[in-house]
Amino acid sequence: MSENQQNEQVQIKQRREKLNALREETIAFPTDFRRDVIASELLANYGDKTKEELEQEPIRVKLAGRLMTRRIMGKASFAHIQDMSGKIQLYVTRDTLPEGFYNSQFKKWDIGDIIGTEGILFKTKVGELSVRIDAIRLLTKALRPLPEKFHGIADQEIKYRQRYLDLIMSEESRKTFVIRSQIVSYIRQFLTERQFMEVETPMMQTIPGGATAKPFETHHNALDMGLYLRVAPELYLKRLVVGGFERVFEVNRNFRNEGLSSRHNPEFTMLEFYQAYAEYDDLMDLTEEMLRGIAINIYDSTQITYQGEVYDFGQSFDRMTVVESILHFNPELSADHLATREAAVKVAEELTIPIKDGYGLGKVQIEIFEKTVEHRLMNPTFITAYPVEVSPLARRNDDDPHVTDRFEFFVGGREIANGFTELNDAEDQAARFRNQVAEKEAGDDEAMHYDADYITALEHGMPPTAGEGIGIDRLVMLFTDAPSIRDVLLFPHMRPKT
RNA sequence: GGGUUGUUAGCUCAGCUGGUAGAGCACCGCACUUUUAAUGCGAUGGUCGAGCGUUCGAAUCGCUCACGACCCA
Repeated sequence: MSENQQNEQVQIKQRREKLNALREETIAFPTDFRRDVIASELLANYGDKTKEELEQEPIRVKLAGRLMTRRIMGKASFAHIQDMSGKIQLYVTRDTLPEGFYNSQFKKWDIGDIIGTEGILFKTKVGELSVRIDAIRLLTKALRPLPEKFHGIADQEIKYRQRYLDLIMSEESRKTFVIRSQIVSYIRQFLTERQFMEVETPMMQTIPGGATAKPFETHHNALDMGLYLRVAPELYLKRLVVGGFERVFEVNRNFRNEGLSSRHNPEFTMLEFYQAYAEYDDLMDLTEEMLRGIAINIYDSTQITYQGEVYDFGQSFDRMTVVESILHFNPELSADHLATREAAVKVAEELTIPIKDGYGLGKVQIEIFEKTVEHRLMNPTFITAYPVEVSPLARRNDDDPHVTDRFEFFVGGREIANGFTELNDAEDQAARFRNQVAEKEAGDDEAMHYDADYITALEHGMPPTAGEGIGIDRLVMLFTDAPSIRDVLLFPHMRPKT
């Protein structure tokens, strides 16, 4: 403790001394201040008024916020405070405050302190809407200095580890998370308007299902049983469809025990929704409509720019099958090259894709797709007809039993959504689970478990249903022009600091 | 996991082929009643990410480790 104090930097020491002095003479952390307006409201309502208009009819305002800048010029000072909506300038003079307050109090406050203040709106010489202060109080003393005001925080690590500092300092960063919030509420509204009901299903599951991914394991002490953090809510949402909630959705966290990258965080947010009496192409239409709506809602335009490329959600999106897309991006290949396992393996080997013995034709095709197509799908595109063996929960296509009625949606070379007509044939589903279990036993630790309870639910009859998952983080990246998933997560996973 | 690269004052950075550390902002003092990266003058502040090694001497060279960033798998 005393060692800590000794090691404290000079600036923190100075601020601590100021706080101690404050404690001596008054309540150091008062809570009774109330504001009557925020900065953005003032700028919106009075920003266009002239100097004269503001003088004619004086407008009195009470504001609170963090002191961000201060320019002391003898007996008068300019300062900016920042609240949740933005910044506004204060004009503070010695002679409008109580005797001695300006020199003995105001000038001793620090950048970063939180203050409450009151005064009259006016315009400065250069026309900036400001508040002429006649009452001002320190509400919260900040003991640590803020980052340098001009460059801000350049160290990405600090932006992530101390997100509160990033939010204080970076308008852009605040905007990213505001847009994230707007996207999620737009989606909620979009689905609710279409008779979807929002539900919450277990995050801790006895059998982790709904996706092929490695789960996190945990333990329930009282019941002395292992539990998994969910990798997807899918099987629970479909149980609800069996139960008669014919349109449901959930926006919530999934957990996957995999590596970290600019596109992966161990916990991430997924929208899943299920609509009875619909097929996968109904959901493709719905997805187009939703993305178009988000773009218009946020940017008032169907065009968005991501990392220098413009994407247009205004026109209907391209649609092609997995095989068509491989042929499209590999013009040297013909359909025959992908028609048999033997031929496809040869193609994969030429592409230096590692192929395991257990892979069937479909899996080999998907490996080729991921290597040669995925990252090139720039414009909004639906890819359809995914092989059965990589789609254990999707309905088999009636004309081609090797593929499913499934799509994935790509934009900017990234997978954003995955949807399909649900497999509601309990016997087919049981067989698919058995295949997954065989793959698990053969060493694939991402393969699914056999979920007998889910099969029982299907045996009670699930209406024909289509379902879809949309990765919210990646969607937000797209709409905020963020290069890394960490930029759209308030608190991305970081290695513990040593 | 591999490659490239970074870690120096509270923040943003400079510091050459090795000779014991520098700027701007912040902070402190003085001046200043329309500034907005305010300004002018002055002062304070660093076991140079950690450890080991080479050397008379290491922020600088080498090795190991920690934590990041970017690219690849």
